[in-house]
Amino acid sequence: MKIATWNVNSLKVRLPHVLDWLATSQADVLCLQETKMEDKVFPYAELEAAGYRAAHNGQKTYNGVAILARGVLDDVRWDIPAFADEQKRVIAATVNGVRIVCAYMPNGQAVGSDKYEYKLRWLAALAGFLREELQRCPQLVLLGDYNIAPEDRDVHDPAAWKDQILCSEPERAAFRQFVGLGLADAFRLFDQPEKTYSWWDYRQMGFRLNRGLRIDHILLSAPLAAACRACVIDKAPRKLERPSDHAPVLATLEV
DNA sequence: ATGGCGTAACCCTTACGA
Repeated sequence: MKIATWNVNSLKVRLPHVLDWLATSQADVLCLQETKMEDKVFPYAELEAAGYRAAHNGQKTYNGVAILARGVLDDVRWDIPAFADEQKRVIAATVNGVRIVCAYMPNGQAVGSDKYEYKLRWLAALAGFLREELQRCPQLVLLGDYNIAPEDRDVHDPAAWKDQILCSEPERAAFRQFVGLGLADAFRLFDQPEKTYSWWDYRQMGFRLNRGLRIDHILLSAPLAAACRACVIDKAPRKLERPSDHAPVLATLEV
């Protein structure tokens, strides 16, 4: 079973890239973030034609998350229960016995800002939700755009980013809280090339100069970590015309 | 301190992202 995550920065713009990537990657599950569309315009028919069913939690202009799957999506849940939030950032479903939790975690804008406080509250609420989901579903994967670079080696210039948004210690502590729930960073289960990132700024030739951050992650519960055979970041779509600023992350599980 | 680039919308100026 191949499971992937990709922040597409508008599914309307990126649908051709998504369809191409599904065909080449042969992913069984693809979680999307920043669809930036309402449910009523979600491209269910185009995805169905490509062999994928979908569950979407969307809104106009901002946010929006979806799970695409070759199989049936069971027990779909939207948002974080017991956390009042206008922003559509979470969707969960069970596919082939695996609980998929797809998240677009808040950006936070700047350390100390209102959006930063919202980010930390949001991350704490998600951790509470996951604790419950893990009790129900031992085979669980939390994947998406975390907007957190967990360690300095996930940052092209750690000195410049030190204590900045995406890299601050409270954000990294929130990431470690997910790990503390029993989740493992799939990417770090394997030897990886140095300076591998999942996001590059559109500006100032960020991608060509590999000025990136690794902020998109796949976290696996213990049974799935034991079944994980590979995890890679695919830079190919970032090289296309009109790319998303994020690259997809793909994990291969023997389940 | 700002803008750089890309996307969307109350669409040609502004908000937001990371």
